[in-house]
Amino acid sequence: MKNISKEDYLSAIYKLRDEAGEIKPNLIAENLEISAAAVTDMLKKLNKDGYVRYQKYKGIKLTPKGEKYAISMIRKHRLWETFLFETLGMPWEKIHNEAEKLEHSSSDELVDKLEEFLNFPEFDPHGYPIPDKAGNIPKQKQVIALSDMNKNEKGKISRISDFKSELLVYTKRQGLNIGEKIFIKDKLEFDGSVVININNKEVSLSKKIASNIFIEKD
Amino acid sequence: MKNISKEDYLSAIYKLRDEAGEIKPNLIAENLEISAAAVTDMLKKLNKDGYVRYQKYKGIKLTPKGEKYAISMIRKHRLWETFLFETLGMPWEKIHNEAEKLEHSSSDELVDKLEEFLNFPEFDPHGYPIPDKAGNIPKQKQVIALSDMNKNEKGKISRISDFKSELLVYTKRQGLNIGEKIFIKDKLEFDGSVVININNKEVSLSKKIASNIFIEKD
DNA sequence: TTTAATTTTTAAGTTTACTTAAATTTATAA
DNA sequence: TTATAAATTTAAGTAAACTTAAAAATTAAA
Repeated sequence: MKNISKEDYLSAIYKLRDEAGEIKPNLIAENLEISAAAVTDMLKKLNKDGYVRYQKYKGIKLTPKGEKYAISMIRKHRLWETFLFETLGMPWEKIHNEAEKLEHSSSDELVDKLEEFLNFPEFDPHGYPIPDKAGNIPKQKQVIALSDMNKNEKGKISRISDFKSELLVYTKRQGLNIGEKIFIKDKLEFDGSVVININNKEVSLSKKIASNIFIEKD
Repeated sequence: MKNISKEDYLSAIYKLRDEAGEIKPNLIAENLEISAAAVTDMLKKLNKDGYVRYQKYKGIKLTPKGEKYAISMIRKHRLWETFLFETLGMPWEKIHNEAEKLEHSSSDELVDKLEEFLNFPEFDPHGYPIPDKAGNIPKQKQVIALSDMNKNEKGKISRISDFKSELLVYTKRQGLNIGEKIFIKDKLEFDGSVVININNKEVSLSKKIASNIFIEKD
């Protein structure tokens, strides 16, 4: 058994709405690596407990209570990531999984102290905004997936998806770091892959990879 | 359900042997606040998995594998306590429970980095020694429970049991801090309570409380 | 040393969060 | 529009870690 908690479901739902734009049982199941049936079960409970509004076959929506909960988990996650990376110097591709565990094991009081110690950071090491104590999320400049940009456009890397450590290892090896300036040299219609210039180097990225890198356009 | 893990059982067993001097199912149950029947169940499993040597009605003993595991959990616990107290400034009576959760959610790699960040502390805020990476435990000067000392003896406080936050709040309010010098002014035969001098103040402590305060004798 | 009290174990049952397989509903395509 | 495919839900069952109550073993006391 995987024993995934209420918190994980709520975070997953929040992130799906935020990043994929839609919330479906199958997507939740995929995200949490459990069966769709398990998701149905839990949705019923979350509905009963007032964390989501759920009508079978129809829709899934976080209630204010559920959203508050989700944001507080995301806050914990991103603060821990920041601590692990900035303070302890852990490798950037490992902090996501480690923070995933810590976020369930720390009180609000602890996390507030941690935030203070870190001097109230606004973004985590992968470029995600960190909600403050009240749940407000720092505004990020308009960002767009690298895969949605066109030839000759330019900008700088502001976020890289953190859910697959393999991706983070890869992007790091290619020199794709947060803050780095990029220029789109070419985009192949054939498979959607892009060729970019970064640090005077030319790097080619598949569409899938490019869709996980977010750019702040000039 | 409380869902206590293998780790908790092993730590509890280790500490019982270390502090109470004997390991009995009932003591484990009391420590973890679960039924004795649950303990029997788990002992069978720990035996099967090679963490303890267990013969029913007869005895419970950690195997080297179990001991190694327990020490690693204790190391995590005490390093987290040190971090929470020293680095984040959390109240001293709260860090035990918080560390209790964190210890299950951190990899060895993380804890090694944490230890380095904390500059390899040897004792935690309650005066317990912190095992190093290899499992070696810093030698503490000979300590004795305050309840076992006699009139006119003196020494300094080197450890206070951390399992009841109520006790920690109490001792702190009485000015009983690690490192403080004490002198036993009187000991009542009636109920075993002791009267001590600390910081030019006179404090009276019940036998039960005194048995949780450990002194390094002069 | 026999009885009584205590401790430990066994037995039976509960809860939670899953699983797979079958049934149902919704979406897509001929 | 109807058939087929895909997504979702229901049903039935499992595993882990508990619970209480009863039974068995050990320890303490008369």
